[in-house]
Amino acid sequence: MTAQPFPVSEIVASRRPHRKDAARNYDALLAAAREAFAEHGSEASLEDVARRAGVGIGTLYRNFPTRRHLFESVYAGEVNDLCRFAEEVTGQEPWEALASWLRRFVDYTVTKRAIREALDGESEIFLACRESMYAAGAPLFERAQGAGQARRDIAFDDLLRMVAGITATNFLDDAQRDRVLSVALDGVRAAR
Amino acid sequence: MTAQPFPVSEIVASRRPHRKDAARNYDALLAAAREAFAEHGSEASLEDVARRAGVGIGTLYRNFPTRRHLFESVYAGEVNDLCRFAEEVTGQEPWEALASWLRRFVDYTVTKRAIREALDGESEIFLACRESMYAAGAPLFERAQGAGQARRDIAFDDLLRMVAGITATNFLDDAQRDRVLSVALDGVRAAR
DNA sequence: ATTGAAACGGAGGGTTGCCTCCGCCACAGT
DNA sequence: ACTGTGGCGGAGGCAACCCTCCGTTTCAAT
Repeated sequence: MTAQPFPVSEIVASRRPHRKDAARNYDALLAAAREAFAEHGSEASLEDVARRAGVGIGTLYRNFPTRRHLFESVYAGEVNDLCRFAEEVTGQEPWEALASWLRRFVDYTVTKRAIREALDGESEIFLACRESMYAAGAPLFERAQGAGQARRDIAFDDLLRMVAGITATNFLDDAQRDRVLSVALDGVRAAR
Repeated sequence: MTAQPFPVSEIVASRRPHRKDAARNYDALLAAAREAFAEHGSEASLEDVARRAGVGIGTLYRNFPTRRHLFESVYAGEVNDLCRFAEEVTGQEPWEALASWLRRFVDYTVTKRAIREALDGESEIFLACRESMYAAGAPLFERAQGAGQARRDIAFDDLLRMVAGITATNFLDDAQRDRVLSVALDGVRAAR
């Protein structure tokens, strides 16, 4: 077992089938599931997912034996992207890097809806996702703290849940969501 | 049409039946619905609500012809309490009054879960609730702004949604929720 | 081109929830 | 106490969804 920085992608990608038609269906299912979960939460209808993907219900169950498998696959994919994004912000100033990364949540519709449940999920994959997100984000937070730009009396977990809560909420438009996120992040900045 | 400060209670209370057994069932249904909605969101099973209330499904539908009627009744009740609470905090300092009122959200499990949907709902009752909440809360916010204790570059609606998002999120415990809420509210305080 | 292995789709049986309808029962007014 | 009006509960028809199973189709290796 080699130490992977973000082991999540390995777990998930290994299940992608080899045959051409099968791989196409697998991708279509993931895309359809992402859509459906974003719209209806993790309780979305699996038959609806299959319909959206233009695929028989049997095909869905062959690729993802349970709802949990499907959900975790979608979720893990987004978490993985998010983790990789952390590498792209290391060039920025400490506070800016942290803020950029946190704002990235907003782009992940499934994660938004799921994060509240997932932060408490106890399956192997959810735990791996959590670990990955911490591995990716906590250093950014600590760097900002070290630079005197983020307050020291809260934990990274507090911060993550705060942002998750805000991004999971409906706003009038994206501008409002952004405004509110900025306000909340101002509360995280070190008092001057 | 007399101008009511909080017209919501009128709309809802008027539907309570007069006969003793009927009134008891009505109350039991509301209590059971509050519980069920808090647990499973506004999609909770109505048959489950009837079961919890120890009442036949027919009785539920007689009192609340649609799921929406039931949900709105529960929601309106909590909003109404919240509005009345605003009167109790007027003795406090401007910022403290606002903060106390906002923290009151945390106690309303249904409101918490529903607020995201309800803030965009367009039924008569949802609109009335929104109006009531604004009538109750906005003065507290404006008073804090007037006293130089709250920043002026955000709207009351922004604030409400921010708090709603945070309180609707799962936290490890109440202490964490409170901590996070404090951080976010620090962002609302006027910069010194 | 052939062919066997693998993937495909959807029929179908079971479950759960929605809502209506109606025979029975309890309350409140006399 | 009597009575009839209104409330009561839940059976039952309908729809959506879950998941399994299997006859048919498609792929890709030879």
